[in-house]
Amino acid sequence: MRPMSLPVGLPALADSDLVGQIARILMQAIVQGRLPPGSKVVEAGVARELGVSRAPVREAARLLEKQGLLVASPRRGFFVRKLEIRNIDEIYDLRLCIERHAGVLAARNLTPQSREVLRRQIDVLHKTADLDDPARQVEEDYRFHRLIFEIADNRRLLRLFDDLAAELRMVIGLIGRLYDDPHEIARTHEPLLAAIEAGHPERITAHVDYHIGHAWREVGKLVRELTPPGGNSIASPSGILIPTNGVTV
Amino acid sequence: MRPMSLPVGLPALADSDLVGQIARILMQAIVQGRLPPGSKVVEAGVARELGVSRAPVREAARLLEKQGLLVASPRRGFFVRKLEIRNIDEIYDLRLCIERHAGVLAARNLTPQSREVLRRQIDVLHKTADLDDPARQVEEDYRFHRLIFEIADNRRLLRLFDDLAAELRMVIGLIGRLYDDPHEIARTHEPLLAAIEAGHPERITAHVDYHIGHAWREVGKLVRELTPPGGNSIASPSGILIPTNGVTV
DNA sequence: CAAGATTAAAGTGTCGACAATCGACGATTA
DNA sequence: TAATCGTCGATTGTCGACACTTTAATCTTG
Repeated sequence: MRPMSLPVGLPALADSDLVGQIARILMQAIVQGRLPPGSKVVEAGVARELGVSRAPVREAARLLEKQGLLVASPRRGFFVRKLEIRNIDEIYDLRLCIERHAGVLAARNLTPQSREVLRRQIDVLHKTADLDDPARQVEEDYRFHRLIFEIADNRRLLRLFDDLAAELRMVIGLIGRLYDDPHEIARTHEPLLAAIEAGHPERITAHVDYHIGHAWREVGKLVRELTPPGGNSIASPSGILIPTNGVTV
Repeated sequence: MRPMSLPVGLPALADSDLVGQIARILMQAIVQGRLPPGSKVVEAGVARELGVSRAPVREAARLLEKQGLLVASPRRGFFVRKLEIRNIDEIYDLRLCIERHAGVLAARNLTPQSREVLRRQIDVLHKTADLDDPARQVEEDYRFHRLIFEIADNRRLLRLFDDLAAELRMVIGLIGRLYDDPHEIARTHEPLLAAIEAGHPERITAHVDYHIGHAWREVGKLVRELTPPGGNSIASPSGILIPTNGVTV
């Protein structure tokens, strides 16, 4: 028998993907608030609770670290990232930056097909708005924006968006409620799509600025409400390696 | 009197950072071409050769994966990332995107002090140009751009730049020669700084576009020269795996 | 002789264990 | 009393081992 060529509609091999499962479980626990920001994630504890060894737990933690949900402190362990206002601002600032870029690229690559896909996703947004399911609404919102990145056709950029989205999902999850009226959210996507269809870079960036900036302000407001004044975070190390054993600066 | 703990000139505790050391060693091997793109990195082999166990090697590999030098394929191991033209283009495209943004932010935050730091780094670039030390030249070049990101004062953005720089360093290392005249490189930084000092977003982005775009084209040209026509990649970098001909040298 | 089946080797995923290290608590001292 | 130093428990860093999967080599068989 042939090795059976690639199953294209990937059925999610999640059966034997232990670290993936653990990562998902941890992520759930974080966004559901069972692991509050700043709390320590003890490898052995998680391992015992899940009936596995520490190795996969460790790898899962590293995965979540890459996504920004955890921060690692050498010899101290993993901690759930605290959401400072500063982090929120930095994330949204970066998102603004890449979303502008993606918008312009998407406009350049836009085909009738991809245009139709975007339009349909806006319909989905409108439909979802009636469901009173905030999590679903947020998810569909991200899906729209992700489509723009897919059309932009830069995998590196798409990966970055996914990372940012994971962090923002944590933020949203912790806030616990939607940051705006769902119908309003759905509506604000339309001028953005229109700008992309028109293909004028300035209009695109302007609309992205408006759209993302709005979410930024709303989320910032809510986070500021929820954050106790003495909130302090654990610094992310950002230890990046430089080849020629040069100093990191 | 305050306790005054921290000794100011702290000498980097990195002594017992085993995974960091291993990561550096592997990175060296990669950029020096001893581990050619596409080759397999066998955990046990590296571990035996370095006299350590597989665990820290694994972690080091994950670190390098995060930086994009390795790609992981479940149950198959780590491979040195192949540099396709497409990857180069995507990386430079993203770099262009964030470097514009950082430039504008830096201009907004610019102080006489930070301005002076940038100016001094350009001097360093000129001095280094005489040394005939390509690696050093590249390093000082990155340092200049990194300074811009530091001044921009968005840690998330800075981290992203470091990641991209690590990938680009690999590219440069593999190309083996500098992509341009060192003096020319030093000179082209001056109008960029001038634009930042002037603080006009349009001028900044224009100069960034010119500056980065130049490097982009040069690197692209060299990579295209060096790449055999049948170059194929092993996996897309985001954890989603696309099995292809797993050439292991 | 080539294509498929079979077997052997190599290598990753996971495990449990041990030593080194960190943080907290309490004893000691000025 | 307050600060410093040691001690102890908890937790990470690292190790070697084993099972299962993948890859390579060998053997059938038409």
